[in-house]
Amino acid sequence: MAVSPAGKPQGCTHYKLRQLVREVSHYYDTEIGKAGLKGTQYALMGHVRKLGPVRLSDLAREMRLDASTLTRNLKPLTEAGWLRVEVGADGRSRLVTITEAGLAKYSEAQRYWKRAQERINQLFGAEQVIVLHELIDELLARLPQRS
Amino acid sequence: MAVSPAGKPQGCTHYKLRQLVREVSHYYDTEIGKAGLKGTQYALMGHVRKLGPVRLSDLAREMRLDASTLTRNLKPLTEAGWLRVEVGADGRSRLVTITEAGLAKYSEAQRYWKRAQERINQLFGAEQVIVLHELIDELLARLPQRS
DNA sequence: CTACAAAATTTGCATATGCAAACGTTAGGC
DNA sequence: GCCTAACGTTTGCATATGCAAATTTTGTAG
Repeated sequence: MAVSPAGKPQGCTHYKLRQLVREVSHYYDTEIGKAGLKGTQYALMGHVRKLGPVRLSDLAREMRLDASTLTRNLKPLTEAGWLRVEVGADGRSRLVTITEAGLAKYSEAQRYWKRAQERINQLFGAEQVIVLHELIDELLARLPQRS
Repeated sequence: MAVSPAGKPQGCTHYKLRQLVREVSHYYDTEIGKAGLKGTQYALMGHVRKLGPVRLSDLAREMRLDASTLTRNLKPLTEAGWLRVEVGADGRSRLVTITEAGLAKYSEAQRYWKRAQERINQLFGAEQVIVLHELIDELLARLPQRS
């Protein structure tokens, strides 16, 4: 087991994180891909499912994503009929909702997501995954909202 | 301080990691951008600098990147004259080297990188950053090489 | 009621990423 | 020496991501 000596962090946090996320993405994308979704699309649908009819900008803030990224990521999902985007009460805003077909697709993908998560738990050890999650939550909480 | 109860990990490792990496990237890209580089370009140049004339496929394995990604990421850097790609002894392979101009640009960017890293250390706490780095190294070590 | 500022989204541009297929080169078998 | 299999890189295709500028719609000051 590694110890944590007092001192300065070595190496680059940015690079290390990117390396890990690329590897981890692979497992999720491989599994969730069996349902015809990308990992990020699954996450997006999950958020829309939970947040119900939600304004684009609110969804962006919630997911810590740029609004323009969201606009584009929604496109293939609306075209597939899994999400719906409608004009809100305020004519400027758009409300995103998950459709019946979207719910079905999400449920299907959820089974594969579970397998990916279990594979990660197995590779990393459930204990370590818990530590990682808690650490990330803590770190994210320390970041100011940029929007 | 959060405790780590025995039990199953909650939430999605993939999504949490992506969220964090997006936020962290922001700080590095903002700083390193002042030198005219993206964070990923800085990391790439740093690897080429360290690994000297290196074959594309070896560099890809080292960085855990797909070779095709590397090919493309090299393009703007070679066009800027910071990296050079030449045919290797084996006519199939390509050797990547950093140029004089590249070394200068890297040194310049390094000052900004340092500021970004210090900002992250300050936001997260140096202790936590050390914990994060060690955790990532440990998790990466548990992943099989996919190439 | 009109002109202008503010808010919400979308578009244009650039990079990042991976997979599968194409391409060029090399090494072996015969 | 030639054909083929293997190797290393590049291309085509698709998504992911953010910033800055353009667009659309509101709201408000006069």
